[in-house]
Amino acid sequence: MYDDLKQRAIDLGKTASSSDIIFDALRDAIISGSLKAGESIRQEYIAKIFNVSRIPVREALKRLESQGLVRNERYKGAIVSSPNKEEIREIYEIRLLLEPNIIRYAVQNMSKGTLRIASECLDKLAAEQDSSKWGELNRQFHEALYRDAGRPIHLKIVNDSIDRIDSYIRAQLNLSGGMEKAHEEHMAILEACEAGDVEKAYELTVSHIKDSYSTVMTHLGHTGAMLD
Amino acid sequence: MYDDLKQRAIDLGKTASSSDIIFDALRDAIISGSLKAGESIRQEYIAKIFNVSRIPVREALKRLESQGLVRNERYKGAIVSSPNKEEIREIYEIRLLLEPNIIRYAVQNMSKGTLRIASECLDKLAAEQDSSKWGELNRQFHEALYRDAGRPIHLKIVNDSIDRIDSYIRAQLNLSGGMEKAHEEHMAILEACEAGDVEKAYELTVSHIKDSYSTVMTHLGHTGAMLD
DNA sequence: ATATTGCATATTGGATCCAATTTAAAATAT
DNA sequence: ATATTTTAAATTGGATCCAATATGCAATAT
Repeated sequence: MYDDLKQRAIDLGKTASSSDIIFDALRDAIISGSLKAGESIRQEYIAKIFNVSRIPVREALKRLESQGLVRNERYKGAIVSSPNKEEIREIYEIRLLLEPNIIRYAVQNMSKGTLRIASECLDKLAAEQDSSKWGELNRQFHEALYRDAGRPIHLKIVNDSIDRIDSYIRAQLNLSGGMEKAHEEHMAILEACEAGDVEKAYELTVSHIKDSYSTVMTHLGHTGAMLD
Repeated sequence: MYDDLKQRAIDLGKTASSSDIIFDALRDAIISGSLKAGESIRQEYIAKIFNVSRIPVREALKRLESQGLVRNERYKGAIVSSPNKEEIREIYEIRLLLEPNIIRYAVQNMSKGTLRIASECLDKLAAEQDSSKWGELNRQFHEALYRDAGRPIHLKIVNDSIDRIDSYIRAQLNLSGGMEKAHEEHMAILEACEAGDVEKAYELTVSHIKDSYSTVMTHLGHTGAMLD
């Protein structure tokens, strides 16, 4: 009895700490690009915004550092860090190793509900023009597709990896035809999932990631080698 | 000029913060097993040991959490966390995806110096019987082999992954013949590296990881499926 | 004028203190 | 005796204050 009250109590108990709230907010600010690479993050400034002391801000900055989103230098503070070309390549290499395998596991266990959620994401994506909202929907789409894989650790690595290159991905989407191309690839992947075609979903995911990489690198004026 | 003074100055500037020192110490304590899974870490207790306040301890705990080594629950504190069987499997899956590729890149760029360092590690390993020192040397060996791959992000993921299962690996080594078998595999991998045989090093690394997984799982009383 | 030194300000790292919450034991009721 | 409520101690989260370091500007020397 009192089940719903207990649930509310649990939810209340899980209210995030200041440090968690600030971590999320700073993370969003960085990946959305409102905090740009190289910019320094003043603890006092962030603390004033959230009406808190610098303590939870510092804890958030430490966590952001271990996620690779900022660089903390002692007595100098935190600087928003952005991967260079080698790091971007490495992140794409990692995505290329993990994500196709994730989708393979996912397709084998994909529920009707998941397919519906992914399909709804795709509908919204078709209508969306703003690249930053598009980016968020894009994440939701991939998370839906990957959910049934039952590989939370893989997912955390992939999500953290995407965080680090998100601003580049958004820039790439704004290129002519960027969103259209991604959208077509998404539809093809979803179709393969609906058909239960594991290997096709795998191959399409490989191509999707490789395409994203080459577009991002071209945008950065790089004309060198693609991913294996 | 002033070269040695400059080096000293750089070293001085890099003195670790209390938070960093405590992070390293707690991490070592966890992966060495002196802090056991499920044990709770009292901030005040750690702070007293290091003669500092609880502030740097808390920052260290936050970082340990984002590395998956502890679980922080609000107002309850930090608990040393250990992966369950599904998580162990997932971690091995990730290692199986990343490490063979790392060694592939590494062999293509491996220097004489690196081969010598790896060989020295192996010599020490041959003489070592204590599983916890063995574990540390084992790490050094793999880090040497992977160094020339030029894939620092891959390496961080792999090292963090190994941290999380380190206690299981050590337990596995203590099984009858555990160290001997691993040692033979290590020698074979090093030989392939010295011969510049990329694909052989790749395959041996795959087998090495699969063997480690099956031994660990057998030790946990699991008789189910091996890795793909 | 330029380079170097000294000083004031800004900023971060850490210590101490207080508030919020949990936990376990004591008190009370059934 | 058992279950519930009350209460006190332990513990964590956060605010405020102080110390350590960096940074920028003025003063000085060459």
